[in-house]
Order: sequence, then structure tokens, then C-alpha cells
Amino acid sequence: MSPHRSRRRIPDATVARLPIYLQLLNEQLENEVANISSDELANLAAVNAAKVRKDLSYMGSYGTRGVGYDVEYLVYQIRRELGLDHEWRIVIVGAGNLGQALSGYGGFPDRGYTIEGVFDIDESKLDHVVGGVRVRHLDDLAQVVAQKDVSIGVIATPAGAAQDAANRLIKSGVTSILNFAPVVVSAPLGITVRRVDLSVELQILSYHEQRRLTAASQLRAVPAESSSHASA
Amino acid sequence: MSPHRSRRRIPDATVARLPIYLQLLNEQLENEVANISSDELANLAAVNAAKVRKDLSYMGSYGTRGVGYDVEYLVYQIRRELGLDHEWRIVIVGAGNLGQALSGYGGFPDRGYTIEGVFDIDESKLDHVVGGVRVRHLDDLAQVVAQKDVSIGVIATPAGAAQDAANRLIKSGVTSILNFAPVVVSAPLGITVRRVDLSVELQILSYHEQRRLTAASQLRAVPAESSSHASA
DNA sequence: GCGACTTTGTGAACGTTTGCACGAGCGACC
DNA sequence: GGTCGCTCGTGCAAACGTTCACAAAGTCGC
Ligand SMILES: NC(=O)c1ccc[n+]([C@@H]2O[C@H](COP(=O)([O-])OP(=O)(O)OC[C@H]3O[C@@H](n4cnc5c(N)ncnc54)[C@H](O)[C@@H]3O)[C@@H](O)[C@H]2O)c1
Ligand SMILES: NC(=O)c1ccc[n+]([C@@H]2O[C@H](COP(=O)([O-])OP(=O)(O)OC[C@H]3O[C@@H](n4cnc5c(N)ncnc54)[C@H](O)[C@@H]3O)[C@@H](O)[C@H]2O)c1
Repeated sequence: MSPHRSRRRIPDATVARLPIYLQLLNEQLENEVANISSDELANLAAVNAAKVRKDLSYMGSYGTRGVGYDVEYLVYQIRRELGLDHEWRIVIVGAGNLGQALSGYGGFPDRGYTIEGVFDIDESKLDHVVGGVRVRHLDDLAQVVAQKDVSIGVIATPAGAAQDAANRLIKSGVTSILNFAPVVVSAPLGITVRRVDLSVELQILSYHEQRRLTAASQLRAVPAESSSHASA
Repeated sequence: MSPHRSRRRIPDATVARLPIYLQLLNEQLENEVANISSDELANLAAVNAAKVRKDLSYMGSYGTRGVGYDVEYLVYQIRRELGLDHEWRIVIVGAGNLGQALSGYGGFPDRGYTIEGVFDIDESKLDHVVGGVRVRHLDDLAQVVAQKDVSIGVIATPAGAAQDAANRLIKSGVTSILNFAPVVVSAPLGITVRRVDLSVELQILSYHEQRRLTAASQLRAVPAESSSHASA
């Protein structure tokens, strides 16, 4: 496949927003909306309309002036750019509370991600079936990754085991890692690591909370603080 | 309390890194490391040393030239800045897979967050005890939030119910929301909303995966792509 | 076919974040 | 007390990201 290949490099900030546009556009498709303006999409995503246009322009995706964007075509474009025209195979390391919740999560298969295995070292968890996937021993990881050509690994182990899990994933051939453990895992260049850390999120929230409190107690009549952030 | 109050406004990018420094510094404390240089901390956090120094300087936290930073004092400073010298009360809306995993998660109480309630509308889930917290009916939300002075709400409902959950939280008096549902929830100015979306993370990963593939198939000898991102 | 209207695509201005480079301060040792 | 080596704090420039503002390109009604 190669009608037109990834032209420019897309800025990180834009890449992080494309999935959100995609989700909103899919909702529009379900409501049989065939066309959408940058302004409408911007409202849905709670961002600036110029940003939407610029983001979309990176994909070379063309709207029609005076009209807007064809929703279906836009969905196609974004999916292609994000690599969602492939199917991605993933493994989960750690079959505890979080690992099990993830295994059972419908959001994976919905979007073209197939869970090829869930791994743990706890004997008592082995062979349990969670979310339709049997828990296997961590020692089988390399084999499954190689055999099924898995490229994404999810770490759902306790913090102490996360770096080891990452090492094993990388050694097995995984090139992208999503880490839920609250530690910084290091990886060689060429491996993409992203961290999702609940406590970091909470601490950012409490920073703003605290700020609100002290701001309120200090000056009573401030112009109007910008808030309602990176809305979700 | 007001020994010295929040001086300047701290940049968002810095606020997002402070929790990570904090986590690393706490680990250092456990290892009885009393002092740390910006360079060492930078290595642990996988960022640039100048960035670490600048980040810390926003707090007015002073290191000692030629020596480094006192770990304990730095921990104190960051905690204060993030509002972790208060205890924050939170509620969780949605007691499904994710809500239950969150309720049972040790990471909350560890860091000064107290779960004051878990709420659902599914009769069959009411009064179950998950993670030491009894599941209550959503109709009790306002009462609990008011009575316990809850400021943070976590949304773990299906996507369709998330906006309603947010509305109820806000009406009840919550001012910060952490949303796990894959939708954009809108909130009035003055409410901080953060979104944690698994599928967004995966799509960002697959974008990079896809990029690696097409880059490899196009030019064989590129200088060396920067990767190994926002390491965790 | 023309004018009124709409909405895109993008240059340019502006704001934020990063990273370098270096002066200044501190400790240690002579 | 002087010198040396280390590490902080920060001015500055470059990179990155956002927003404005407007010409260009389209639709639509007549
Ligand atoms: N539970 C949550 O809601 C939640 C939320 C955010 C983050 N987290 C983080 O996610 C991670 C997992 O949380 P959890 O609640 O599922 O913990 P858990 O203790 O329930 O599960 C951890 C699992 O990992 C397994 N494990 C331990 N060492 C392993 C290794 N070396 N290789 C493979 N598996 C190993 C354990 O046997 C266990 O099954 C933790 O780092 C936690 O901080 C959890
Ligand atoms: N399970 C995961 O691993 C996972 C991962 C990432 C994101 N998510 C997202 O988190 C959310 C919850 O996921 P889940 O797997 O726990 O789903 P779930 O279906 O297991 O749980 C949802 C719960 O919300 C309750 N609920 C429904 N409507 C409600 C309402 N109006 N008010 C209060 N409660 C209501 C339901 O009764 C149910 O108990 C979803 O939006 C999902 O996309 C889940």
C-alpha cells in the first residue's frame, strides 16, 4: 500500500490531538453527519478552530472552502496517518487489578488492537482467563512476541518490576511501550515509551486546586484566571 | 498557614514534571541519599539538567552551588507547591472494572488522597465493598461531596454517561475532574478537567510504529531519528 | 455569470518551552 | 586567605506551539 506516503513530520502536539478528532468524527458518522467545518469540530474538541485547520493540514487532507470537511474522508485520512489501517498486536505484562481491567476492556479490539497475551509470574494467576485471554507465564513472552509479531507492550506490574518488564519486552522485539507503573523506565533510542500515571494526574489537579485556594484568599477581584484545561 | 506563598505562576510543563521529580526524590530518600545534583536528577528523570534546574528554580527552592540540592528539603518544597501538604478528598463515579481497580489502588492513600465514595447507578453493584469503600447510589453524590468537602472527582463510567457524571460532580461542588472515559467532557471556566485516555495513548504509539516502518522502507541510512520519548 | 456569503489554508505575530553557555557562589584543600 | 573544581541560577537564542487575520477558493441564489 502506498497511495501517498507520510509527507511531512507531524508535530507531537498535533499527533496527540488526532485521536480526539478521530473519536469525535466517528461519533458524527454515527449520527449520519457527512460534513463538518473546522469551527464545529473545534467546538466539539474544545480547541481553537485555527488549530484544527492547521492540524488537519499537516495530513495534506483537503477540506472544501465554503463547505468544510468530508467526515468520512477525514476519518480515513486520520486513521491512515495514525497507522490504524494496520492491526496492531499488543501484550500486557502484569495480570493484577489493572492488567485484568485492561484485558477485559472493549476499547482495544474496537480500535484495531489485538491482545495477544497477558503475562504474569504469580503461579496462582496462571491459566486464569481474563477478558477472553489466558494468563501465561512471563517466560513465554519472547516466544509470543516473536511468533505473533507483537509491537506494543503494556506494563501493568508493580513499580519495582516495571524496568525488568520493559527490558524483557524490548529484548523480545517490542518497540513501543505503554507504562502504567509509577516509575521512569529507561529504554534505548528507537523505542517509544509513554507513561500513564494516575498519581501524576492527581497531583497536577491538586496543584490547580491549591492554586485556586491561595489565589482566592489573596486577591478577591482578579480579572479571571484561565482554567478549564485540556478538556477531555 | 502561610510561611511563603506561591510566588510566581509555575509553567504547565513544569507542573507536569514536578510529580516525577517528587517520586524520584522519594526513592532517593528511601536509599538514604541526602543530596542530589541537577545532573543526577536529570538522569533519573530522563530530561535535560538545565531543565531540572529551571523547573526547581520556579519554586524558589534553593540548591547549593558546588553541592546540589538537599533531597529532603526539595521533597518538602515540591509537596507544598503541589498542594500535597493538604489531604485531598476524592470521589469515583462508576464502579465497573476500572472504578473497582481504582478503588482498590494503594496509590491513592499513599499520597494523601482519600477516597470518600464510589458511586454507581447499577442496583446490583450498590453496597458492594470495593477496596474498602462501599458503593453508593449516584443520588447520594451531592450529599457526600458537600459533607466531606470533596474537591476532586474521577469519572469511570461508560462514555455515554461521562458528561452527566461531570455535570453532577460540578453541581455538587467538585472543582477538578479526572476523566477516564473516551469523550470530551465540557465544563465551565474555573473547573479543571484532565483526560486520561488509553486509546489515545495507543494511537500515539501506533503513529510512531507506523512512522518507523515507513521511514525504514524509504531511506535506509537516516542520521538517527530522535525517539525514546517522554520516557516514563 | 455575478455577487454575497462561507470556510479553508497559511503567513506572520505572539507565547511558551527548551537548551546552551557562562557568571557567580560554595566547599575543600593547601 | 587563595586557588581550584564543582554545580547552581539564569540571560539569551532557538525551537516549538498557538492564535490571528486575511486572501483564495469554494457554494448558493438569482
Ligand atoms: N489498580 C489501579 O487502579 C492502578 C491505577 C494506576 C496505576 N496502577 C499501577 O499499575 C500497576 C499495577 O497495578 P495493580 O493494581 O494491577 O497491581 P496488582 O498488584 O494488582 O498487580 C500486579 C501484578 O503484576 C504481577 N507481577 C509482579 N511482578 C511481576 C513481574 N516481574 N513480571 C510480571 N508480572 C509481575 C503480580 O503477580 C500481579 O499479578 C502498578 O504499578 C500500579 O501502581 C494501578
Ligand atoms: N476497563 C479498562 O481497562 C478501561 C481502560 C481505559 C478506559 N476505560 C474507560 O473507563 C470507563 C469505565 O470502564 P469500565 O471498564 O470500568 O466499564 P464498566 O462497564 O465495567 O463500568 C462502568 C460502570 O459505570 C456504571 N454507570 C453507568 N452509567 C452510570 C452513570 N450515569 N452514573 C454512574 N455510574 C454509571 C455502570 O453501572 C458500571 O458499573 C469507560 O469509559 C472506559 O472506556 C476503561
